[in-house]
Amino acid sequence: MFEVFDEYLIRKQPDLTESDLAQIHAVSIFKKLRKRQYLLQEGDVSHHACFIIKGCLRNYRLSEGGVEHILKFAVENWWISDLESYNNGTPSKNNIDAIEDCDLILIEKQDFNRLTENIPSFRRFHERLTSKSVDAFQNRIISNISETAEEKYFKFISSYPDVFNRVPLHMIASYLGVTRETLSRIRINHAKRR
Amino acid sequence: MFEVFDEYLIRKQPDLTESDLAQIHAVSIFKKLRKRQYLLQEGDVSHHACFIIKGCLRNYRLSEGGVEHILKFAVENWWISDLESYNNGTPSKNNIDAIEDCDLILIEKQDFNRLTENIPSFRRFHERLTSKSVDAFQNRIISNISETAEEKYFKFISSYPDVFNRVPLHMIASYLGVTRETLSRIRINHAKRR
DNA sequence: CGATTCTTTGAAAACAGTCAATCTGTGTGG
DNA sequence: CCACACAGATTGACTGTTTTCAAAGAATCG
Repeated sequence: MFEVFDEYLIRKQPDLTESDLAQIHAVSIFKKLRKRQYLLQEGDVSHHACFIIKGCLRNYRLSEGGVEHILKFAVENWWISDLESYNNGTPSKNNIDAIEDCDLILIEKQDFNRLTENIPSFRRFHERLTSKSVDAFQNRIISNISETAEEKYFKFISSYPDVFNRVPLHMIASYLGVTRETLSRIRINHAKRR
Repeated sequence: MFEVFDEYLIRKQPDLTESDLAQIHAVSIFKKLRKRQYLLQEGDVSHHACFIIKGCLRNYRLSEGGVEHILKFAVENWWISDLESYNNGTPSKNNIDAIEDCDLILIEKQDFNRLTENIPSFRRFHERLTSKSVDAFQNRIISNISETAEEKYFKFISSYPDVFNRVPLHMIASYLGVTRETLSRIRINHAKRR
């Protein structure tokens, strides 16, 4: 049950001991999610950190017109949650749902905080995770404001080939901030030009 | 010298004691920056956290063509640094320079880390700061991929009136990801329509 | 005043969005 | 196994927005 999770934790933070892992296991909750099921819906408060053993999910927001705007994809060995709701205890503005059938590990916020307090290596792990996530956000913002749609698309597929191969194109369009028609034409024009 | 900083710290984290403040003062370095001077240049490694007592700065990246893309503005009572370089010790891809004459407080990374280790309230303060910053990044990404240029502009001036009033328009255009000509026309069309 | 920075303007071209239709592949129920 | 529904991808015609380039007006500062 814990193979993938343990392998991930040890790879990211090699100084975690067996006893540390046991503490982490003790508060881990398994959860399965079928394709299209929600992990979190707009208005809910996020009470859990969520690690992905298997599957693929997305975090997206609905605009007034009901259009989906995807903030984030996540696959195996990633975490997904709505950070704003989780950190502040406020109702989420976003939805998280499964793009494929998923196996997940949930950890309650209180338990997670206790882990970071009691296990210094786990705290360092978490700090590094947070700072990587900030780096990724910053680079995405630069990309958003400085690149053409075509540049964003090819950067995306080379940065996240594992996501690209598993996710419908219209969702990638939504992530990049263009319509699916525009993305379709970008691909075709690019293929023609070479 | 420390009035603004202390007032800020106590407001954000009321349980900081006099002795905590004294520890923070002990590692604080004052620095003045004239308009247009750099705090950090592309290729430098960021070794300091930087709090702004007075003035206004920006963090921006140059694209191949030499176009500036502004990641962030910061004014009094904000922090500014290049997080990617500061966290990872890698050369920065960005520049930080002063838009106005500035009074700053710098804290060396090692000293800053010691403060978070030795002062639990300061650690909590820092964690909250980080999570607020993540929230802001997420909301900016949603805004980037889902709003029109006009919506982004009016949201910006209502969210950051203090920045809007002090910063040239072409920099706001750069922050929003449109050309200065487009932003100029957005303003004019909006004024006409009402 | 002269130099620099900032903002606006105009015209053309490139780009992206909308709407409606079609095409493709997948999977489910009869 | 077939028919059908459904999700996904593409296409065309059209409209609207944004960029580009070049130029000219304001505003600011030494």
